Amino acid sequence: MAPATRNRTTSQTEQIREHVLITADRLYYSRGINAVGMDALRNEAGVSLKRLYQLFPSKENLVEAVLHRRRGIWNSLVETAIATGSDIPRDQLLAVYDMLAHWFDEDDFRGCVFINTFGELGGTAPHIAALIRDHKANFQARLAELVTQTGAPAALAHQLAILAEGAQTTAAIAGTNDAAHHARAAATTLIDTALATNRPQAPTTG
Amino acid sequence: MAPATRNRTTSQTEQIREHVLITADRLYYSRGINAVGMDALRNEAGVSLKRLYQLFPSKENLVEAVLHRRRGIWNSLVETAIATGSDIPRDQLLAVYDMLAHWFDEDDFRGCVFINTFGELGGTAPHIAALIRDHKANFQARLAELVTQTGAPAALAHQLAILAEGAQTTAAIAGTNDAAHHARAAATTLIDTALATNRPQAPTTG
DNA sequence: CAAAAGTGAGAACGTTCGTTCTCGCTTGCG
DNA sequence: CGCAAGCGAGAACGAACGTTCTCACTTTTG
Repeated sequence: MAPATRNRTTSQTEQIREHVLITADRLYYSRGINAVGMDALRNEAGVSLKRLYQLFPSKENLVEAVLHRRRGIWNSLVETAIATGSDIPRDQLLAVYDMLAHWFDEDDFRGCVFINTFGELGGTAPHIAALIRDHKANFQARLAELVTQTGAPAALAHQLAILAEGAQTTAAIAGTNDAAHHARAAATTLIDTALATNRPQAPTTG
Repeated sequence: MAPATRNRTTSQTEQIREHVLITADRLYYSRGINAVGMDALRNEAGVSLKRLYQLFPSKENLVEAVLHRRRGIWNSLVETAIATGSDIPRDQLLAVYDMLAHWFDEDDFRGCVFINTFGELGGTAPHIAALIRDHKANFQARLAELVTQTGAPAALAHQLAILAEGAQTTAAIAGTNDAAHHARAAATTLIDTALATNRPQAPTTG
């Protein structure tokens, strides 16, 4: 019952679990999910099949865990982008596109995991499709919070989200990170236009 | 050697080929490519495996043919949208988003075939990835032509393309066609802003 | 009509899939 | 020490994959 030992054991299992998730994420992301068998993952992660199935009772369960982990990473990236730098909502929104530009520059960048997975499994795995839908709705809701803070109409959030999604797929397919800069420029125009037209030229008393 | 018979035979082969392509497209689009085996396609299309492999020497070849056919359909939709209605480049650009709105309304809409296929196969099938990249570049180039006609700077074409891509993935994942309208509104703002700022308030002679 | 070529239905091939099982070996604990 | 439990390595399972082959039957053709 020594708590130290108990904790160490738990933490080791957690470490292996994390290692498996990282490896699965890398393989799925680079090759697609169906193209990566449990054997390939076993070899790459250096973990026995028994332990694999002990950590994740099925491949679908593992895929969900990978997506769940990615969601956390994405949210961290977004929050870091928002929290770092300016505290003006307009600039915080733009910081999201700067974050995208850095991400697109990574060597193994191949688009958004959620979009890729939706295309591959969305038609046959409703639970995974729902998870992806939820994640995207979450991101849109976060943008909507910031848009509200700017005082612009809520529709702007949808437009900004579409730009972010489009930048990810465009960058992935084209193989360049130009899309992030184009999306940022477009977002700037949309935000500033929304702010300008929302504040009527002849100010009314309030 | 009767030319009529020869032609009829050829045309019948073409009909079967087209029927196979339509069936494969439907199955691949709804379930993903890896999830649809040649047996399932054989059953669904009512064509023998022998004829299937006589028409398409391999599954990858078939996938390429499906994408090639979709590219033609997409180009037709774009050109019809551009040709129908206004002949003002600005409105022709916006007509593309109206076309998207109609497309998103289809019952079996599940996003852009090219984006979905890139996510699933782009990492392992370079030839297919290149085909997809080429198709997207083509679409961007078409937008660029129209943008040039408006007199707006070329960067606008990239922004509009990103909006179109983002609308497709957003509509697919969310399961609504709202994204098309949001993208259209954003496109309107971007185009009009580009046109306004490109024509300086104090007109120069030209 | 007879011979040759082509066809559809589906069995069969070898491989790979997701998952489970076997079997020595280690390990923790009385 | 002895024993139960858990482990890694990998064999094994049934199913499904892409592809090829068999074979009885049409169709074409001289």
